[in-house]
Amino acid sequence: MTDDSGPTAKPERGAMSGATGDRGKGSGTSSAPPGATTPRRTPRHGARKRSSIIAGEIRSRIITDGLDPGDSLPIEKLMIEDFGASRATIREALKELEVQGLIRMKTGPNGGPIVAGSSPLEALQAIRNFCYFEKVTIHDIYELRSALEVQMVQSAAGRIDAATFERLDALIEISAAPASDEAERRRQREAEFEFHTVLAEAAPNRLLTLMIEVIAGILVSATARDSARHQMHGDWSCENSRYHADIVAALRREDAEAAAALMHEHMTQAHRHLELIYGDLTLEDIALTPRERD
Amino acid sequence: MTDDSGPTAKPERGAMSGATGDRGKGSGTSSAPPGATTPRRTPRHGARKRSSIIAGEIRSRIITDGLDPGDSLPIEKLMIEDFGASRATIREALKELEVQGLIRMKTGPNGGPIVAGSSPLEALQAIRNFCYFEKVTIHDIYELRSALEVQMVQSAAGRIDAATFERLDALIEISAAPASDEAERRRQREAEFEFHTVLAEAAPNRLLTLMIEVIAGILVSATARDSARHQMHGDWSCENSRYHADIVAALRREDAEAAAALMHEHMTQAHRHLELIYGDLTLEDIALTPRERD
DNA sequence: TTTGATTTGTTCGTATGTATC
DNA sequence: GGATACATACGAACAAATCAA
Repeated sequence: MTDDSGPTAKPERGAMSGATGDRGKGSGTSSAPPGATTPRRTPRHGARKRSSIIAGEIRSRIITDGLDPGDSLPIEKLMIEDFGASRATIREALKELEVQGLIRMKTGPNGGPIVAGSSPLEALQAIRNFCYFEKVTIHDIYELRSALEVQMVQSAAGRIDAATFERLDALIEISAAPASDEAERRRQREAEFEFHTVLAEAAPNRLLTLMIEVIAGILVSATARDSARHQMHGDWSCENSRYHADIVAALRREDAEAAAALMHEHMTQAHRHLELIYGDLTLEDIALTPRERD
Repeated sequence: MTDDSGPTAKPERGAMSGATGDRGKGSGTSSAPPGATTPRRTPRHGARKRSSIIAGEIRSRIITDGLDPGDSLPIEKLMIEDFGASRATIREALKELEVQGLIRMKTGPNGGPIVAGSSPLEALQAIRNFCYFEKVTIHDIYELRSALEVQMVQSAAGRIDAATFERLDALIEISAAPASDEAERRRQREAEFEFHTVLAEAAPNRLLTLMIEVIAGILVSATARDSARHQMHGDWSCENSRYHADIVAALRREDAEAAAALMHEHMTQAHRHLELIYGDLTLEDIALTPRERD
């Protein structure tokens, strides 16, 4: 798949741009390990961690080479030669980029590090951490969420295709039906959030979509535990689905202002409801669920 | 306050909560001689990477123990025993948490991993990555920025103390004065952005503050290169500082609505101006500056 | 100021599971 | 199924940074 020397001018496997490497290994420390001549690099003092420097270098190369998601990067062995660092150091640099969501590691032949597409997971994690330390409350989240959702619905108006409308209708139907057991009620809550993320996907502003998904992610993990516990959720769920239906109706006739007003009202109601349940509780006890990736 | 049970309920160095550890490896104490059978853990097929699992475990312990920034975590050696993993694996787990900004490593006696306070840098980096891959435009950013800043100024109204007002006045004065050389013009641009971040700091919503700082960070790195190049910036800067002065005046008389309206107008103007310069240019060539940490 | 202890940072070598061919 | 290529994991050791005596 990757081995095409055709018109694609992209630097394939292992090429990348500058092969700096080999940084002044001259001053090798005299103390040689038992393995005889091991030309140990001098991890110069004063600098940042070597792994971070290398990570930054790899990052720069990804950008300057204009690599797209799915493209392969040089395998570990080549990087060891290029940078003149040990395997562990290279692996740490790769780990940094992996945690940042820039690359993914793939085992087996033709494996190695590959450029990962953008994913909101890293931003979600970072903002979750922030919420944990900064004692963010339900009020704070909804203040932000309201602003984002209102802007989003205005931006999405007139840009929603038929398929998306159908998905929205289906989600409304799920959350509108009366829930009998807890599992079903939980599914309803999920559908309510999914309504907002599906709507956000329709907006052309990817940054806005990201923010809304992050906020939704924080809220679901915050309310997941007792999403089905409270009896209030029954009435509330009904109210929610009515708002959702009204918003979709406004969007169908491409009335951005009405949709925005409804969304604002919807957020205000949801804010009031959740504050009734949780009060001024900070999210410090809910953030940072382990959450497996991918 | 999650900690009950007496005065100093915080688990000091190395205590943490559950000492699960010791999975399998019954003969742990008998340090295996170099040539002996290494009781290798089975990295089971379906499972995730061991380092990520351990990282999640450490993360959970930080939360359940209610650790605050500055608190110490067990040193590597203890973790090796607790988790029954090799040093490289432990270090990879620690690296993951470090990249996520949750911990910092400290060398020397009394060193080890310590809980790092919340920092917007990780969120900034994650969102920058996202912008790089998703081809976010100036329009997208300003759509979001406008919503955030308007909400922020409403939230900050009536909560600004005298010292903050003075700082804001000083920043306005800097950007209002006519710029002679490029360096000065660059300083003006910085002051303009700083106006918004200082204002955001006054808002009680930390999450909103974070978002605004992240957006500002993306914009400065996007416009830093040619912030002083364009002649237009002269007039524009003048207009900006007038808006800033008007907003501050509205905030002084605690007129949230007027301040919000002015901010909205300000954002619209800024949006128009930048789009005039950059057009529909995506940010993919500006994001991801290496940026050294701390 | 120097010395020594503690802990992370870096390196080597090696073994094993896993995915592709 | 076997061979190959690759990441994942283990262990031991030295280097550098930091702090305390």
